[in-house]
Amino acid sequence: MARKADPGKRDAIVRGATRIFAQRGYAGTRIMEVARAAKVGKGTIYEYFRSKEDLFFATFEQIMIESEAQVAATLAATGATASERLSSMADALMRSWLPKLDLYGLVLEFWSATTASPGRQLFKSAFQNAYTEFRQAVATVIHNGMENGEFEPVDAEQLASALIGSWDALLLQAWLDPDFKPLDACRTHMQVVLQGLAKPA
Amino acid sequence: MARKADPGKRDAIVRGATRIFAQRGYAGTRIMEVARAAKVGKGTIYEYFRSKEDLFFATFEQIMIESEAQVAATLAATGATASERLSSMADALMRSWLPKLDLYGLVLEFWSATTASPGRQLFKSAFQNAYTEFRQAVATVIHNGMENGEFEPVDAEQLASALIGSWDALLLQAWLDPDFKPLDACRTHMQVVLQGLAKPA
Amino acid sequence: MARKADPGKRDAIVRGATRIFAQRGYAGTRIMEVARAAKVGKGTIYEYFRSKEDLFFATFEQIMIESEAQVAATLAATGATASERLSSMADALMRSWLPKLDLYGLVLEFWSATTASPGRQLFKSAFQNAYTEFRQAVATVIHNGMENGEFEPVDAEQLASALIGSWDALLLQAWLDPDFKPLDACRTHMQVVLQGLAKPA
Amino acid sequence: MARKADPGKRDAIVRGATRIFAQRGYAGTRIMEVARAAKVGKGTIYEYFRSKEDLFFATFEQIMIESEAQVAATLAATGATASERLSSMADALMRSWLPKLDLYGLVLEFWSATTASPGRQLFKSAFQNAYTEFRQAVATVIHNGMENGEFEPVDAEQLASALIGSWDALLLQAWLDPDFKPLDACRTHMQVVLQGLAKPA
DNA sequence: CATGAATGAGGCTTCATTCAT
DNA sequence: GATGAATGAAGCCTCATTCAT
Repeated sequence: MARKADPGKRDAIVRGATRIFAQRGYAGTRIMEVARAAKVGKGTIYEYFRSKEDLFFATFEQIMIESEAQVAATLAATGATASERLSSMADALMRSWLPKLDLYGLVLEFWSATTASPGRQLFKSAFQNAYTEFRQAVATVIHNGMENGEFEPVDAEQLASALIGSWDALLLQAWLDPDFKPLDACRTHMQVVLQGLAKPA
Repeated sequence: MARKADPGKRDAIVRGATRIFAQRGYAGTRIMEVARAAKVGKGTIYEYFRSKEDLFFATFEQIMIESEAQVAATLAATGATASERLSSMADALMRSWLPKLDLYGLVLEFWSATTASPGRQLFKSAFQNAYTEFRQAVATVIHNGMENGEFEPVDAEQLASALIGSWDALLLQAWLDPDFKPLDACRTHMQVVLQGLAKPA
Repeated sequence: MARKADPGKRDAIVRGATRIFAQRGYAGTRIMEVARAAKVGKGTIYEYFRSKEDLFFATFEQIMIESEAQVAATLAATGATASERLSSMADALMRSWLPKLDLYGLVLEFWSATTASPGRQLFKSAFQNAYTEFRQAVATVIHNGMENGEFEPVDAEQLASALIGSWDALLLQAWLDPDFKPLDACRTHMQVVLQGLAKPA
Repeated sequence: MARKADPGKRDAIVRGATRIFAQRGYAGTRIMEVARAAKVGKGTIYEYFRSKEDLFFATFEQIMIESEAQVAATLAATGATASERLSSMADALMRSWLPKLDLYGLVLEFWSATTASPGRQLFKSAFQNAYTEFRQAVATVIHNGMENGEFEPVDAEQLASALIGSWDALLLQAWLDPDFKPLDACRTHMQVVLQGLAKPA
């Protein structure tokens, strides 16, 4: 038998690629550096991925899969009231992403990648799908709050968009500026929002 | 940033570069294509800019200068109350950017570009300076609101960060999805936030 | 004005490529070496040819064009009788190719190239066309000889094929073995053949 | 030329290599494809052959050995007269190669391969040796014909070169053009040649 | 000044060969 | 012995930059 196929090797490459792509961007990434990061020969990468672009897609896929879990955790955020659930969601989202802020560069790179190359249209739709799904979840909580008389009437989808946007943007800001405290800003913001939503007693 | 005689030609190049960079991203942009877009010979570009990176920075600079005007317009937003001023600022910002959404790809590319290359650190700080300045302006309005008893006490800087973040993110969303209506979402959000800030009568 | 386009540069590259391809074969040829042979930068080759294969085609084309002239010279071979014309043709062909024996490797490479690659089907047909044309010319002389009572009846096309084949093969042999004298062998052969064709007085 | 235990496996590899080399040429052949054709693991090939070039040589050797038998058959061609023996030889040669025309690409590839690489000089001499041997055999028959008064005096070696050349070339032509009938052309040619050689009664 | 032909450093990728299993 | 996963040298090609005109 030949050297047994190490199923962990593909993962190692994707992990290496994730790091390097995040650090250098797609165009700035040298396959050679990914190989070094994965502790693999340059040629080995091509045993698992047809091309640099293919590897990029795979990396993207992996991020999506992993963030799926985070989103699930976020969506599972519980609380007695809609208010509490919204707060929990925001907190869960921020906290799940904060330790992986380095991936933000990668996410940006993906977003940016939607700009060019026809084959990368995939990114855009996959991204939008994930975004839409998440927005629906947030909107649902707001709807619940309105239905049970907790919240004033409001366009839930629109508000959800703005909320998620602010969360995203705060994380982005944190990635740009290591001194920035996104969690505090988020909580301050949510407190005001929830206050604004609340029906006067 | 060599400055040569004909400023009209320099502008033409920057304008061409802006379009191409926005369309293709930094790495995806070919100097040749910029030259074509500016109706200039390829060599001419190097009469006005030392390198591709230099041109990229000049393009960024141009965006900053132009958005300066928009920011000024935003900051000039008036209103009798802090509430009204905040609303006006949000509206002004959104409306000033909406017609230039195509530049958003470029802004993204700038953010993304801050990731790598030591020379591009310049971008990052310039960007952060602009951001900080704008946040201060927003925070000041919130402070005013608190001082004149219009708003409940709140961490103005943190809230300003979250607000600006949401505005940015909504524009980004609009760039990604042409059907998205960022202005409506922004207004809905601002209404809730202002309601949350308002001191009960 | 930019550096004036040197129309001789394309030719220089093709000439260099001809030499290197002949020496090393298609696969054995390094673009870099062609560049050196043409005294041109590596990149310059790609200003004139899209790819290595494209350059190979161009080289082939050039050979065809040049051998066209030789074939024309061969076909123009005169003589009072069909016998003399056939002799002259053989001599002319051999003599026109002998100084360019180094191209034989290239011709072989072209033939060999017909083996693989779908795009190279062109070679095969171009080659066959040239071959057919030449065979017709030789066959015509034989026909003339039969018509004017100089030659015994014979299948002119078949004989032409065999004659041209022997000429080709003798040149090939000369290319393989520098000591071999193809002209002598050719003349000996032609003498026998013409004797065999001749009607008894 | 490492010789390992299982000669059947070695043969299988050579047979596979022969097919693939003939189809794709030396440079166009992937070791992996040879392995597949031989139903062997890629690594196994290196148990039997030091390198791709070594395998190529072994393939050539095999061809030589097999064509040895054909040459022997050709040389064994009998006949009452030198004329008949020459005719028989030509016929035997053509008929023995016709069913193996697909190998012609490989032979071409061998010729072509003699062009480059110092290590391949081996091919060239082996080839020339075989060629020389065969030419001597043909020349001997012609000599016999002259000695027994059947043929006019002629340079037997030179004529032999031309005859063998034409045979080779006709087979080559048949390989290039499946519609071509080399046997007919050969017979026509030989008839003329023998007529030319014959002493007038 | 303006131009674009020329250049070559450096990237991605292939594939013969090795070697752990 | 047999295998095929792993490897990295080496090739083709791109494209920012230079420079002769």
